[in-house]
Amino acid sequence: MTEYQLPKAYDFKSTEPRIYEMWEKGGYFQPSNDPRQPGFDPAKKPFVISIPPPNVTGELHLGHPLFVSMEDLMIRYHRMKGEPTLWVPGTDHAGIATQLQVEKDLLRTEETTREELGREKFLERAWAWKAKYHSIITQQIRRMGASCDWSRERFTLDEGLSRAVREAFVRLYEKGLIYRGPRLVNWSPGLKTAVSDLEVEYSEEPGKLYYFKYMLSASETEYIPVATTRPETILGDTAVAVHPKDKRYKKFIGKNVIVPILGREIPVIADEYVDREFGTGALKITPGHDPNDYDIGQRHGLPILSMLDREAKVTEVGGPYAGLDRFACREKLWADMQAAGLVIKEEQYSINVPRSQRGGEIVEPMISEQWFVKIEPLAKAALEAVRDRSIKIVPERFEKVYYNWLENIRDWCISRQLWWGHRIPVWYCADCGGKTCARTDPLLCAHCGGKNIQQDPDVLDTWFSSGLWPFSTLGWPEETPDLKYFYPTTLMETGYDILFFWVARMIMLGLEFTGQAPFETVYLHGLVRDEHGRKMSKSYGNVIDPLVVMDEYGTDALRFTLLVGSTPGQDMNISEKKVEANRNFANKIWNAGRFVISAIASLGDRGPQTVDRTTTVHGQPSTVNWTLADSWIWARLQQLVRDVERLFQAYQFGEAGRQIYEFFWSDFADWYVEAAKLQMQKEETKAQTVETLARVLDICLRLLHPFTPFVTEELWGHLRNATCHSSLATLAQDWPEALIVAAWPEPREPEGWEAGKTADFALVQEIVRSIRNLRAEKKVSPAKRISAAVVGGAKTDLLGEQAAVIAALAGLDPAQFAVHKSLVTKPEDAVALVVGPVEVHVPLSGMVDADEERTRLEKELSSLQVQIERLEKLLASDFANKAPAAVVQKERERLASFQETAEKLKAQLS
RNA sequence: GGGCGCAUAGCUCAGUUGGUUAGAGCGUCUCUCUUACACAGAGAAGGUCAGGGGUUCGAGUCCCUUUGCGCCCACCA
Repeated sequence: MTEYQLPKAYDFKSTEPRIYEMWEKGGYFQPSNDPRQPGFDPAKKPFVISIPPPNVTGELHLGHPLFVSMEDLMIRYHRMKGEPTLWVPGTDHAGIATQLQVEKDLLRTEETTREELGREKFLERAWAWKAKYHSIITQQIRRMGASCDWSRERFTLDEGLSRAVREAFVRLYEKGLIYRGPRLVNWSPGLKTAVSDLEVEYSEEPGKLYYFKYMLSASETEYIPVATTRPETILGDTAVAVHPKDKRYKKFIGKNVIVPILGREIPVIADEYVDREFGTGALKITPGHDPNDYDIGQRHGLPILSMLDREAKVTEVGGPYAGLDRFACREKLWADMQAAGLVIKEEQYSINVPRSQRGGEIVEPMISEQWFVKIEPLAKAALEAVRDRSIKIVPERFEKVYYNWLENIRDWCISRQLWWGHRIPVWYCADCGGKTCARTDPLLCAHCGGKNIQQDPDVLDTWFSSGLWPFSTLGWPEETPDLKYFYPTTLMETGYDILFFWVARMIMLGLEFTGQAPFETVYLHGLVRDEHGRKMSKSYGNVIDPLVVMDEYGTDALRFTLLVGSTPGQDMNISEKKVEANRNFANKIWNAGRFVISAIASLGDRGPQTVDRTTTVHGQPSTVNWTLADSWIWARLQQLVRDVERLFQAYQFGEAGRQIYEFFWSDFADWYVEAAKLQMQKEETKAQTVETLARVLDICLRLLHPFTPFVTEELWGHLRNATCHSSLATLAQDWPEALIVAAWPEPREPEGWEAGKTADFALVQEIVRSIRNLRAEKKVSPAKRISAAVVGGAKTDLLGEQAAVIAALAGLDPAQFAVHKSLVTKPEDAVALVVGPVEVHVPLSGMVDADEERTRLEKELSSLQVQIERLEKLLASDFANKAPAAVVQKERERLASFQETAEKLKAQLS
């Protein structure tokens, strides 16, 4: 018995690392059916998740433990169900994000820039950065309990994945789905790279609408009034557009106007795009710096002027303003126009400012040479895959969002003017100008055979490589055994915020390159916010560091909080308070477990005779000696197993967790364990009680394991050990060596006896509660054993059997507690409690005030009358005919019970 | 301009085929260190489920609508 002296409080700090090491060393994270191992069976269907690869930027936030917990939950669940289960881990090089971090670090430590350092040296630094933060982030993922197969870990820039990226690019290129050309793209002047449409975020900000005059070239006085939010772009104007039917400006169409300050003449054109109602009804056209203007320019064959360079400084196009920063230019030009009498007015105006998702600076639309993927054919296939249910999105409403985006998609700009990433596999020939795109680095130009070739300096958008992730990590383009067996994967779990960035692209590229949807289901989780629903940000100071939380409360507490606090696709608010509450739950599990384990140990290995095993109920040995509490907890547990299974199938993990919590704490720990203490005092019920405790705990630990893997594994080890060394040893004969691979509890259909036992125990609970309630009201010391007389009526036999339980749980003196079928004379000086068909008389000499009693009973009676009237009315209405018989029957029974109670109360009153 | 989500106890949230008197955690109040757990136990207070209308025998749950908050998409100068 002494060997099971477990510590009073669950010590996660010493447990977690030990348990994780045991799992990892034990090889439990590898699939049970593995193409790399002998005895592999290709016919078994595996369950596969590829991890959303965390960035190697070094930033850890609550999104990480959230997705790790979700995925680990599903992986553990399927593993316990006996399916070959694979979770592929890895990390993402995260082009812009990481490069920025390295540049920042460079500036801080050496006060130098990447340009000064040069490409090679800079990349060395980036790889060193990667090495450091890769090991940190994977360590953190381990800390979260992730049961992923580390032997299959990948990195988006590793050799294999680089080959996959190269292959993908070349295939698209050869198919004509990749092109290069000057286009208007979003340019980030600080980062000095193009970014895709998705990487631009718009924010409403106060700004100004500037009204000014576009003077007619043929006139000294006539002008077209024009409004703009970016006056500096006047320098790049190549036309002024008006609506063809606009009476005000019709006469100017075809004439020329003069660009302020610069004096260039540009035409007035007519285009239906112009909104006559907005501003002045005349629109300045800057095809080089505005996407709409670009389109209009294309329609009218207008020249394109680039008046800003890569750093957003004015080019020579801007004449006297050349060299000025874009905002300085705005001010100076406007002042000069004011002096020239060209200004009409300024108005306060709210503008939608495009900002870079990374740097936060204002993005400029600019013309530049970039690589693009012709996305339409890919998008079409991706749309079809979801429409025909090859891929299911959970929650379903995101399917609409997905359709909407893909239906209006524009070509994907995949080149970035960065160094950290996959270099574009295209070489330009200085001799013939031809482009050579190749799987392996070419030595000669494919067109003229010249040696004078140079590789494109740009790299690919990070999302190009992560788009290949589900198959590139399994070995694609090689037909590896892993790829054959594990692809397509089963599930993609990630945040809804990267549905377009990542999920849609994986689907498009997966279909394109493998001909198969890369996964069957997409499960989208919400974002983690602070306790008041605010986004976590450093400037708010409301950021919760997962590491600090895990240090303070343990991994299980954090995992349970994240898992139980979330509903699919819905953002969740988290606070330390919640984690603390779940730390308490882990401790509850620990202590209930501790109790059960010491009970098992107390049996000894030859202990009391074990129960009769001739018949079974739901796999548990059934005996005529089963107590009501035994039957009840078993029935409740089976119900729980069924509910959890149903909820898991529906991806309702949070609800499943809450139900297990509720069962464990309320039903098992608060009621059954208390009843068990009594049952264990009697030799004839001791063995079966301990066995029930052991069985229920065992199943609870299995159900909880995907949520709180550490405490359950640790406790289960003790449970298994204690059981094996007790008279219950046969119970544990099929148990494996670790909970992580123990069988998931199988739901079974009820056998028919459950409802009756549940109702009977509910009556016992009601009686106990009402007595406890009375004690609290009358301030009877918890230590004081009081007496009571129960009038059981039809329930007399049941209550007679349960007398000891009721007495123990309600703090009654068993010697002064009796159950009678009826009582001729009611006890004197006693409070009468009416619980359904049962009366409980509790003598409390000196504490009972007759008037008080009367008032209490009257109050109870009147609220009961209200219920009775309501039910009588209900049963007299259409309800009786139209509602299902079972529902009506239930209400009838309720009414009868209320009426019975009311009668008893009336009798008490008189 | 389109689309979506949310509104339930003081706070944070559950409540998914519509069916008892709507639940939990935290917080509050009262008792208790009862031999698993004070990271606990027992009890209590606290809600016209945002407003209005509809469908139904029956609505927190389905439909319509109003209001407030949030998010996503979109080229209105």
